[in-house]
Amino acid sequence: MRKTSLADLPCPIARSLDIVGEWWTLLIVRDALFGSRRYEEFKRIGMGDNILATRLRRLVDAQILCRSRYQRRPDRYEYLLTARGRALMPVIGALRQWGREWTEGNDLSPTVIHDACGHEPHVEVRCSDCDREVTMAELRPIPAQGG
Amino acid sequence: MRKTSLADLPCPIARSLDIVGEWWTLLIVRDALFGSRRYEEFKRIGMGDNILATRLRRLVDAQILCRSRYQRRPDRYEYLLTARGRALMPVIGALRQWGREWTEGNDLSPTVIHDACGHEPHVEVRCSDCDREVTMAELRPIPAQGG
DNA sequence: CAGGTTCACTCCAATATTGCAAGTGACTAA
DNA sequence: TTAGTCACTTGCAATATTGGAGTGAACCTG
Repeated sequence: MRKTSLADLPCPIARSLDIVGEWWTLLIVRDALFGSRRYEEFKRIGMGDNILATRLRRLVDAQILCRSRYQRRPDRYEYLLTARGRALMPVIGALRQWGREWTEGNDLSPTVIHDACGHEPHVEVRCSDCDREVTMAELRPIPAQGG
Repeated sequence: MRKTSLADLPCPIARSLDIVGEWWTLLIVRDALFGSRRYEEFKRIGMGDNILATRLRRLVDAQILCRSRYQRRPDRYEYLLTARGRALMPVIGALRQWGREWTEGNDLSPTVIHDACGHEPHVEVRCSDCDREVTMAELRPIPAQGG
């Protein structure tokens, strides 16, 4: 009776959530994307030590983060995002935009900027074919392809 | 000792996750975006009845879904996405793209198409100022604005 | 050099959530 | 009459989360 694994489902959304869909996990990814590296930095998010330690272990196992020594005597480690982890930026960006538009409260969290021009980027849905931005009303569901 | 609420944090990402960050919830949103409406349809996702019923109730309370009667004697209800719920498409799209690129397995899930041209859209990070697509390497974290 | 502090954890007990199975109630179809 | 559908509810055991205390190595303070 373990918590149901979504890892083997034939759906990339489910497989993503199997890795980053547990409580607290995407907030760790958020902070990593916004510059946090050390255990003590991630602790400020607000979860207990045991949760943080197990989440970090899972994220390292899943190759979202990698554990790297930054000091000897005593050995201390920090957690750096891998390419796989950095690729989660659109997920975090989409959640941030949704929260800004549809929830109440302020936004004291850090952010990222486009290095070249210094401005904040946004996430958008764009048609791969006609290359125009697509609104939610222009989207039409099509039936399952077999499962 | 309830599960910690993220609803009151000064971060839109945390507030979003408070609403849709529980286990199974985004898979319900996925199916709703891809056309599911009825309890029995959502049940195929694979969760138990008690979980499904409580998740649907939470999503209705959060105004992601609305419960609408589609039959009398006996009264039966279906769950329809609100505008607030439809606005979660970029989150689902970003998770899907990440899962396609970074996890192994096939994709038998349904999809959506751009109604005007019939092609599948994608999610991208684009600079609000210079209006170019931004790669993960071009993003730079900047420090917290106060909390 | 005793005592306190930092950092990155581990361990424990109480409570909450999840998983699974079975049951319910209002019908309809055979 | 019996079975089936649909949208749930209830109960119990297994697992996860919470919050706090403890650990160990090394530094810093007087």
